[in-house]
Amino acid sequence: MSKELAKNYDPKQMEDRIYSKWIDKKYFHAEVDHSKTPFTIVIPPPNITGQLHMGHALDNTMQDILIRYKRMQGYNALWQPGTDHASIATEVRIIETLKKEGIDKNDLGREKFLERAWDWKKEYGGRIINQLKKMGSSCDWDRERFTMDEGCNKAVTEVFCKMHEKGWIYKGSRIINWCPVCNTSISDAEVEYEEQAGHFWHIKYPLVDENGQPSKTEFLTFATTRPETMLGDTAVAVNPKDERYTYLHGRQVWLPLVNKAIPVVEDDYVDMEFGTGVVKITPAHDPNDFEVGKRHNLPEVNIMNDDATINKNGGKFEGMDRYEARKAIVKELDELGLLVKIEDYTHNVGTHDRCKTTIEPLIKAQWFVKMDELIKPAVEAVKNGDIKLIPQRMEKTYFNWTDNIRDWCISRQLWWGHRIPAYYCKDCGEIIVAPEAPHECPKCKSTNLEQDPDTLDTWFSSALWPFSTLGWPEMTEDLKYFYPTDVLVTGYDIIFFWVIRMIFSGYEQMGEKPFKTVLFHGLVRDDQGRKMSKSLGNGIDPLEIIDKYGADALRLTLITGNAPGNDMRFYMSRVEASRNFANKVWNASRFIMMNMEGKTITEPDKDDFEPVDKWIISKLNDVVRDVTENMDKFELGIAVQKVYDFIWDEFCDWYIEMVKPRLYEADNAKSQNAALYTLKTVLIDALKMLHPYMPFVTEEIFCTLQDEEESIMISSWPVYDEAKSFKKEESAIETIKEAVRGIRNVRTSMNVAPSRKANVFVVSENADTRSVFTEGELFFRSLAGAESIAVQADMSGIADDAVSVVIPGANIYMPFSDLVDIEQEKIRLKKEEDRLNSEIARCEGMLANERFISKAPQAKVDEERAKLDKYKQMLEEVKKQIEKLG
RNA sequence: GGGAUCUUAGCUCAGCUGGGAGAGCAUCUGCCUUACAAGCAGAGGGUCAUAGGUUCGAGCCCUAUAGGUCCCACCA
Repeated sequence: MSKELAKNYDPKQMEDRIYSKWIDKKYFHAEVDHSKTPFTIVIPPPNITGQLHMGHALDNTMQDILIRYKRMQGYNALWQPGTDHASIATEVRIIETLKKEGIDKNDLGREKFLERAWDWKKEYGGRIINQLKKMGSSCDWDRERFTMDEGCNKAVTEVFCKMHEKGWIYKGSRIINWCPVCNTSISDAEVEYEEQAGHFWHIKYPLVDENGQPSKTEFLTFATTRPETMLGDTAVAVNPKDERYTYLHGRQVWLPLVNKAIPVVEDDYVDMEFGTGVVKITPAHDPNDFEVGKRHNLPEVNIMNDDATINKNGGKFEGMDRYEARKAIVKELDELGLLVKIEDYTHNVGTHDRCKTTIEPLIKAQWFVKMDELIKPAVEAVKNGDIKLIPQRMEKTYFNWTDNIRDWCISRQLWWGHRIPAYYCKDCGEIIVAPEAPHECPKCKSTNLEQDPDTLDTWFSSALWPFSTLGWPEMTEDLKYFYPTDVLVTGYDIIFFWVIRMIFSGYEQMGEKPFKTVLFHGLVRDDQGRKMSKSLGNGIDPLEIIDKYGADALRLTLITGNAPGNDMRFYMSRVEASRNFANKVWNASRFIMMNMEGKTITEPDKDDFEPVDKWIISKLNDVVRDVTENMDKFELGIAVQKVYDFIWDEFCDWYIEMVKPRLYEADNAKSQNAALYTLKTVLIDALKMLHPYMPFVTEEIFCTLQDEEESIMISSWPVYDEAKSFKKEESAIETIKEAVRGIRNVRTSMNVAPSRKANVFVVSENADTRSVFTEGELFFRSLAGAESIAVQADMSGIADDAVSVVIPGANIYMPFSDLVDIEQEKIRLKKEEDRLNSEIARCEGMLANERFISKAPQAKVDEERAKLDKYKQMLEEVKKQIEKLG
């Protein structure tokens, strides 16, 4: 073997090179293959405006781990990638850019604007993809899609037309959330409530007297937070049960400034306890008032333009901004003596999640998706476990939304997006919804047709993503084979926007769930627990981390010590720790390869293995079982922690050290071969388990270490094997470790230069078992399982002061000069005795309990029995030792 | 107002269906030792928020309280 690893671990030297190799070899590519079981993940498509941030890094690391794991297990693993056109986000960015050039969107015109948008897509759409590649993402790039590519467009049009035909997409005048800055309607999910300090204006309206004139003596007082909306008032409401206001039934009040009479209506919506029990009703500018208005057939007076200035219905206030008008109106009411008082008041105000502008409820003709029927299978699926949410508590959030769902406003007054396939006849007003533009109006045969200028909510196309990317509406082989997908990995923050909508779309269009499991992760915060954001400037660029520490270190950092759905903090020190681990693996591998140099390693006979070999093989076997189990339960952080502990603590710190003498001394070729063989095979399996987490470093080592396989990512995942389980050796070595640890403790406390573990030597097969005591009053501690352990003063030519610890079949020598002082040992033994006594009491208590015996699993009962025996035996030994000490 | 979630070592967090309190970092002690100082060997440090309850047994289950975070809804 001539290949060797560089002296220093340097991720920069290998990550790009290895990724190119994977691409060249087409390892990421998946094709329909009925001899294999598919495993599919669709990527949450990042925005084309996007830059890779820590959230993406976490999200994609999790997906890559799952995909690589399943691929190694022999599944036909497909990770379907792509990007999102991000309608409003992109449009806003383009408008900003235009502004810098001094260009107004409307002057440019729709067509030119869209050209710019496509240019933008070309320029920035690929950027984030390249960043994902830096992370090591094993997406099938041959299948990369875009939410506005031809296929997705077709899917969108198809769904729109189908649902319209079914009556589940309709156009209607409803009160919608309007963003005056972005100049578009937005859905309920896009509204973010924000606590704001405001005022509560107490105003009174005169009642209308019998002459139809405003009364000078009778007034009705109420309060409002938005006085400007009074221009659009069309009624005043009281609760019908409110006896204070019975006299008002059937009467009218005079709307000041506008100067007209409006009715008093009775409606249960009014809370008698709150305020004066009187509410002004503005159906065109408040969702609740809108409902009241519908119930009482009130006119809807819209007083606002799209930019939130007052329109002609506002009379002399026309042209004023909403806040200017507010001031002016308050002032005027005050002058008329109609302003009673002003209170400070904090209340929640709806804002647009993207630009933080206070939204304005307006009545507009918009397109909606009818939700009541559509949502039913989506609710059922989660209820009956057809779709699993991890962590399970997310179900509550899910149902909270589905139970209170309202129709989904899908039209946006934007240009960048899927244009609504609806056409209006300018002559007769007929609405035609069709995939292709019609030539003439089917009703009046006019050719004077115009397409709806609006586009669809960006989530409309994302909702179809799991099947549109696989070829839908064509029923392709891909679709039949890869759908439904297996896991969706995403943040809990888009459960409403995206997850739910994909679920109901999947059931409606495919008649089948879009995925079996949703794995949620939390937000990545900074080291002070704050959200990473541009405005705070506390964002950490994943690319910088990769540059400095490598993608492997970043991936490991993001995945450890964090549970599904929980937010995590990002610490530099943890990245360093991850990098150090990569370095550890690197160096251990280097050591093994150095020792393999020039030797032919063959599979040893069973008998050639030493107990230590069997111990590490058995230990690895256990880890394989546990890790696989954890991975299958999506416990990614727990799984990798076990691999980490195994490699560092067991393999490096113990096994390699214990095996060194056999490598250095050439007198027993068989034993040496067994050691090398074990080192190599255990390392390979450990690397395999680590590979989904740290793909680059494991690949580099794997390819240097062996020649049989060309890549670790297409090698097979280790499998638990009963034949590799050696419980006897496991417990023997664990006892030895305990003993050695004890010796080292003593040495340290005696201030004698401690030796490295490297000096624990396995030297011979059949040493004599002797007394636990050496000469005089000196002995080793922690040799509680003394049946199988003894100490002898055998120098064996290692060092003059060496003493060996012996167990049958695995003799370990300690070069050792320090011995224990009796007083210390007495204390220790006493403690040990107490501990054992209490353990024995606990075991006996449990075993005496009938409920435990009858209810606990048999294995557990047996385990307790075994423990009890072991503890009793240990106690005997301890007692003997105490006796001997006197 | 409704709901979720958290409170475990100095810090940040794991702890899976109840059965011997863990990791990383930090601290302290001793080490350049022929894979690794990005390292090695050790040590100290926790009434698992508080108060009850269920249980032979509770960090874990139940109730209440306190404090933190988040989501949803919103009364004009």
